[in-house]
Amino acid sequence: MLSEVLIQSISKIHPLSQALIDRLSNVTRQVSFPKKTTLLTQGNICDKVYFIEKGLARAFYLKEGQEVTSWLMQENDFIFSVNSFYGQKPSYENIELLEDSILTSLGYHELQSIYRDFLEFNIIGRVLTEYYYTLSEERTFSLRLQTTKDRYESLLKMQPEIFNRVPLKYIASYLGMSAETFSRLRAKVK
Amino acid sequence: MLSEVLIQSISKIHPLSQALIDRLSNVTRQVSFPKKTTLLTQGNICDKVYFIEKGLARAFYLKEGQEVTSWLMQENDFIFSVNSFYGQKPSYENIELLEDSILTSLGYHELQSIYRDFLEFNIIGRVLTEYYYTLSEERTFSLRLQTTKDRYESLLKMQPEIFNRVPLKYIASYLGMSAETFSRLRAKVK
DNA sequence: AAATCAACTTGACATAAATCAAGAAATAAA
DNA sequence: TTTATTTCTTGATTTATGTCAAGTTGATTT
Repeated sequence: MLSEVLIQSISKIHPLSQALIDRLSNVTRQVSFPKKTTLLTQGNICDKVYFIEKGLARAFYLKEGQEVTSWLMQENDFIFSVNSFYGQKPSYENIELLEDSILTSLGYHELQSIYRDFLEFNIIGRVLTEYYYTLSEERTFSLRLQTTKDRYESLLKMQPEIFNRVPLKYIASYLGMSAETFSRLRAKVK
Repeated sequence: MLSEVLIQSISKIHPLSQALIDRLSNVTRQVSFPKKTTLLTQGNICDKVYFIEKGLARAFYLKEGQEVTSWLMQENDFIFSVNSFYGQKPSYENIELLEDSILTSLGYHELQSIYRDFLEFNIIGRVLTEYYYTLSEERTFSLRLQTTKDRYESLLKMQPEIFNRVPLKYIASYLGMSAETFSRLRAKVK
């Protein structure tokens, strides 16, 4: 089944024919998972992309036993491991849910066959890829150029709601600092 | 004019019809620039994508007056500022040539019209975007997770030739460290 | 070839942030 | 509600890396 929100979201990029909607309906599945569910474990191949209808997810790597959050995504975002999904090779990142969530999933091979059968879906795929690539570059820019304080303040400004939904220790590593440094920063700035 | 190398490079992704080759030939231009030429200055909109036929380029940001190299690209790579080109908004990165170079350029609007007129070109655009996105993620992963020493050794292993073509100070900031730290690291590892 | 300029190295020192550790607060479970 | 677990805070200390500075080497230019 295809949610109205998902249809809206992608038809904004390019109108969907009825045939394409039908095909998407046939190959996607809506699933519910409780908080803390692992969607992808490192070493495995990411063979699905998920759209978050409701909920919140994070990706993290392990650095010497410690978890480092690489991204946080919420409603109306697509989530998957970039390296693993596109290259269909083992992932070095993990994906888990931070809240009870409702997701729509689409398998890698099903997606490829849609790209083959519906040329116009490549427009949608291209534009979405460009969008998420841009987001990713902005995160990297922030990590490289901003000080810890700047990064904290940017996030506070851009996504204030995230601070109520995500444990601060995850936000700390997402911003590229230890939980202690982050805690001290918050005490200072506030 | 369209170089054989460029045709090869993109037709590997999806075969090019003669009409598409003709169209590409009409809208691309081969240009030669000397070393140190600036292709993009921050604040301006990146309105072209370049394919490097021969030569080498780097992108950099300014961080408190200091240049921070964000990427280095050589032959057979496409270069542009991701944020600026896709969003057609002012760039915060600069692009300059580190060697005398031969490039093939394609304007943003010409590219969009090809996407419109040749649906199959969206396959090529999508796959290339996926590829460069993956590269970018790998760079970010390296910055986040590896120690300075690991990053140096990875680069030495993956792209040893770069050390002979690029001033080490640029490589230092590309690897996210000061020129001094990089110099000490090299003395140590060698 | 000399002079000029840019790139690289090395040392001394400063500093931001990590780590270690312990306790407080908040949240979840019994 | 009490207990247990997780999250967050605060302090003391260490460490990696940045900054400043001076000198050397190498490359370009005249």
